[in-house]
Amino acid sequence: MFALCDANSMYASCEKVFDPSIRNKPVVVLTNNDGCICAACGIAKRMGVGKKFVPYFQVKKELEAAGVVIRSSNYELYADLSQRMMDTCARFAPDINVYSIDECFLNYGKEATAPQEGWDNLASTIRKTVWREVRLPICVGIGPTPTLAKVANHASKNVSGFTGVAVLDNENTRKHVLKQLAVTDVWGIGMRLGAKLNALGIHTAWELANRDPSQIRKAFSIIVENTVRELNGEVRHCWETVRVAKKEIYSTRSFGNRVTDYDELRAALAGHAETVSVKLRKQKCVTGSMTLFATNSPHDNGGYVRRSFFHRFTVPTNDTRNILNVIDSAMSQLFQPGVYYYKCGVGLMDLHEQGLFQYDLFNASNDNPRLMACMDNINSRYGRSTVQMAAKGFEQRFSMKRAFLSPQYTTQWPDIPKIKC
DNA sequence: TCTGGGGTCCTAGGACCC
DNA sequence: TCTGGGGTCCTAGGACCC
Repeated sequence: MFALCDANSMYASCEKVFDPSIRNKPVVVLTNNDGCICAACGIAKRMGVGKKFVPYFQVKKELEAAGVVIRSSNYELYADLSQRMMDTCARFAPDINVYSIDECFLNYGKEATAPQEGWDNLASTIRKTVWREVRLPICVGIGPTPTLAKVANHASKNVSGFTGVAVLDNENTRKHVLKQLAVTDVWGIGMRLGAKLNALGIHTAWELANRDPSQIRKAFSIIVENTVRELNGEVRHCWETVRVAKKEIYSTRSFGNRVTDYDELRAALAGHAETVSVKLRKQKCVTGSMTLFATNSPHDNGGYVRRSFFHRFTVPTNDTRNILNVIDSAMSQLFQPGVYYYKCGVGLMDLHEQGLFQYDLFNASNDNPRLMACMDNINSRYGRSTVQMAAKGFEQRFSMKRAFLSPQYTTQWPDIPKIKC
């Protein structure tokens, strides 16, 4: 059995933890650069405002009129509260898989028999404990496959009769819940696939579950076939222990203000190069190729400009210095005077497990793993960018817009809440 | 005044080579 | 003179997730 624990409106809920004055108000959180809405609390949702990924400027007046509290994304706060939530959840299972900042899977093993108190009570206990210890509201869904745990979690929030927990441990409940679930609410089925499935007369999760998996594979892909099998209780996701290594690693950001300066674009790319290098080493991999890109906004006048630069390393590397060295040759391709750059990024592809790659006799690696490990250790102990490459620059000229940022209550000394006696 | 998220995987199709 | 198959690598864009 698997459990999926998922925080309700994570970002909006985090904003309420240390600020009692907004607990009973509608709260909406914006994405990077205050660009779009990315989370809305229950109160805001019930008022019908805060639709996900709508550009903020388009609904600004409406939100103001409704008295909605606006917050910029405070990732430092969310990441810390997420860690606390995961620590608490982890105590309730032999194995945990943190799937995203606001959800984790708990794995109870293949032959899991119901715990003494029963699955329902276990789910309730997890939920109450996270509320008591972290003050985050979560929902818990339990089922025999990860996809069914996701279904149960969805049901715990949306199907009448469930209040925050749902367990799919028998045929009747499975059928009852799948029949009420739209096919597009199934994990892995988005808008596009949903439309195609609708055209085939498949509207509910139940109808999808009852299709022949091999037919579905022919019409769609192995991914949809696996979804059908998981809906029927056959485990296809293999996350028994650790998450599979990523095949590509990216870091991209839009700028707070448009960038037209050569040095600024270069520094931004250096920052992304450093970010992906750190992620690469965390995954214990080396990279064989790298892509860099810079674009203006497709919404700006004067046509879309997208420039990209591809580089293949003669010797696979995970040394930040080798990865940074590519930027100067890339810049001559990417930078064009007069373009108002809106976004740039760096991606690493062709990843190999460190140590498994066969090096060429004539192309020895010039990586310095001890130096990199030293930098990584200092930064993980004393905070990001305690030591960094100079190429990234020390002024945050292109830092993102965060006009409605709350304090970093748990990660910055000056921001720690004070209690007046 | 202007404003439009970020990450990963997959694949069709173009470019290039032999 | 003109034409042609098949493989690899890269790019752009689609699709999905949160």
